[in-house]
Amino acid sequence: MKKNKPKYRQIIDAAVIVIAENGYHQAQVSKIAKQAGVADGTIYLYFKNKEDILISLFQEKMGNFVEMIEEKIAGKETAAEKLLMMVETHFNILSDDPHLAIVTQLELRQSNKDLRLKINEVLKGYLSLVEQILSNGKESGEFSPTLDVRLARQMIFGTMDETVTTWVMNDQKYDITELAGPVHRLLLSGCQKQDN
Amino acid sequence: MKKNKPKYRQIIDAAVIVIAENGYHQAQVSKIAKQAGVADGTIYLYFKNKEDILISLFQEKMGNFVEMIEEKIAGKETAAEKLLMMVETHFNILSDDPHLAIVTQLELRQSNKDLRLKINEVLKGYLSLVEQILSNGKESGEFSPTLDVRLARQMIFGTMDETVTTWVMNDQKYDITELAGPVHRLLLSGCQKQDN
Amino acid sequence: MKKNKPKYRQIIDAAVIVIAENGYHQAQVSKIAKQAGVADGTIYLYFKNKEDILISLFQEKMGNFVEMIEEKIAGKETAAEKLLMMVETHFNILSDDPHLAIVTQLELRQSNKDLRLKINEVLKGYLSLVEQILSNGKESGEFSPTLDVRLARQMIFGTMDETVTTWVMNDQKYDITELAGPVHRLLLSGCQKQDN
Amino acid sequence: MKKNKPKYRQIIDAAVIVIAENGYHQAQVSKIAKQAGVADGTIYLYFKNKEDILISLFQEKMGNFVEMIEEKIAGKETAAEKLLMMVETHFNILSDDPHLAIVTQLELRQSNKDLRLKINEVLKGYLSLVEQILSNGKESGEFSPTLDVRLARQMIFGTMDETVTTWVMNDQKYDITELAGPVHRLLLSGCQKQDN
DNA sequence: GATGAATGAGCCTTCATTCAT
DNA sequence: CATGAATGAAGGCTCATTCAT
Repeated sequence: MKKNKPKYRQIIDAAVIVIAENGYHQAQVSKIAKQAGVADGTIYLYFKNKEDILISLFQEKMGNFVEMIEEKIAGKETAAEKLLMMVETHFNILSDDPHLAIVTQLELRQSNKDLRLKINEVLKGYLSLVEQILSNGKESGEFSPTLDVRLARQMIFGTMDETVTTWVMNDQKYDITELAGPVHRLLLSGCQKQDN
Repeated sequence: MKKNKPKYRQIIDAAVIVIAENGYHQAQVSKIAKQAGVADGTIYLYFKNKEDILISLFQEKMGNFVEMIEEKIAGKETAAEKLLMMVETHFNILSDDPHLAIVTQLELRQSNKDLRLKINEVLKGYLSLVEQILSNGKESGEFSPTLDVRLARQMIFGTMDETVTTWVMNDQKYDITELAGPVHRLLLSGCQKQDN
Repeated sequence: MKKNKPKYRQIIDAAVIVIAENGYHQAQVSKIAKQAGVADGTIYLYFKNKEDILISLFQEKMGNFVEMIEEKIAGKETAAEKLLMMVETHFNILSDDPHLAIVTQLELRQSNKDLRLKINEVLKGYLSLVEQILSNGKESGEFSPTLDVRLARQMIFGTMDETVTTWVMNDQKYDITELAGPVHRLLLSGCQKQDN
Repeated sequence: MKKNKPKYRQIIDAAVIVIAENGYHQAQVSKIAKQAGVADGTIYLYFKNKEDILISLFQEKMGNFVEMIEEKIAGKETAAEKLLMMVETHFNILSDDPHLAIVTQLELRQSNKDLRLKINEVLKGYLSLVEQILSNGKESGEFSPTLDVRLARQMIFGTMDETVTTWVMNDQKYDITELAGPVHRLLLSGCQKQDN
């Protein structure tokens, strides 16, 4: 399995750095290879083509993303607690890896439609997780029984995404982790009382 | 003023169509010129370069956007009504112009960082409008006095944006205008009750 | 029509020279462009891709080839005379254009199967001409009534081709036009007396 | 001597199959190694480089070719009989090994000039054999005393080559061995009566 | 003002060959 | 002897922009 060989991660990590520092359109394969400390051709022993690097990058980092959040919320009782943990983890991960934040929020969105469709495939896992928390909350009575799960999921994901993108666009110059609480409260009240 | 000459709008309208139908990366200047019925070189009599077409496109269409919303909410009393009108108008405009929806939600996001920074400049007018409604609501007592206007604005814009993007990604196959009411209620409860 | 513009022929003529002097695999597009005195990109205003240059080259030069032979044999009475004129013209044309001889006999044969199939399409016109002369000769009684036209055509074309290739491989250091008579006599006796 | 080791022939036979099935330009060293059941690097223990594989391939198969024909014509009295046996054997060998026919008639001709010059070195043995038969025929009075041996050799080789190539290009869908007789008669009459 | 032919910089990918094991 | 992971040079093609007419 190529994914377990050290050079696989080495190249993906190099890609994150190069894209973050140079931008998507200036991230030539040769630049990624140099950053990874391998020859250009070596890239193609681990990835089918340049697009495959980017898809794999997203899968590795976001697969990881979903896993980490799942672990974190496992011990939580209420949907509200799970939601808080999710927002916190989401913000923490991207706050801890400024390069990754730039790549996911800005650079990777410049990719063509095909790549973005594949990225969306990966995102589906995350969106499902959000909807699951919302459904749990409805069942337990924490959230309004009339809550539209799909819309609420779009609100939650849209709000987190917009919050992170604004932070990245402002050169990450404030502490986004401090926004987790306030954002959580905002989202929570939206879910709890949508119909009074 | 070049902006008042017929070919100026002709080229911008052609750009919307070409980008929507071919995608950002397949929207060559020559294709836009052909669609607009002018020679390639003529483009450069009205726009500094290709990026300038896209910035102007966004300015024209989103300036229009902000104006229309301002007109619509002018007669509304409460912040809640203004918010509803804004969501409705936002959804209506994009619902009425499928090409524009594709361009703003998907294609234009593939542009490079510089272009997106300029697009954000244009968006600031819209974001200010949202923040103004929120401030009005706080002053009138409709919204919680502790509401973080900046965060709430990110929630509102992020939710609307995510909702429209999801709709476009699903090939606009359902009626997004019907979602204005539910989305409005969701956002409203977030603003009203964030601190209970 | 692009084919009538001066740069079309200019590029084809440049291709013949570059391929003859550098070999098929060393005939880069940039080298052809330089020889033609145009920019690399200009090539692609006249040809779809590199392969298209080579196909067009062959079509132009061999179309010309067939036309010239047709003109020459038009006034000839007997099949024998036509055959002689054909061999003479075939040898003369390639003798007059040493670069073209190298390209057709050696370099263009290194192309891939697809290109060669298209080259063969062009050659069919020539092969038909040979078969037509043979059929005329059978009808007039000059050639044996049992002559297998297809085989005889292969003999004629194979012999001429082999003769020219040998001459090119020997660096064109003897006069191939002097071989037209002897080759003609050789081929003629093959056609006249195949069954005695 | 490396040539006597089993892997030497193993690699050459693999090369014939790979080139015939994939074409000259798709016959990568790694593909040949895989077909031969050895590692890529092993190739270079038996051959200096890729070109050396192809030259050796031609030497082995065509050396064999000449030997077989020499054996076959050894017992024949007249030049006409020898010529017939040669054409028959030539056609039979290639008819019996469809892969080899594709490689010699189509694929190997795509090689560069250097390789083809070396291939011609190998072919000289065959061409000498043809000329020897022709000289014998002149001495015995079977062939015209004025026959140009060099030209006649080009006719004979050119005709056989063109006949086989046409057969391969037509996907070997007819029986080429049946053409040996007719081709022989055609060539023979060319040699016997070239000056009447 | 309008044209459109011409420009030319820039990059992903392949694959023959090497060499540490 | 044998392996196969790693190397790195090399080129066809696109398209935003210019400028002579």
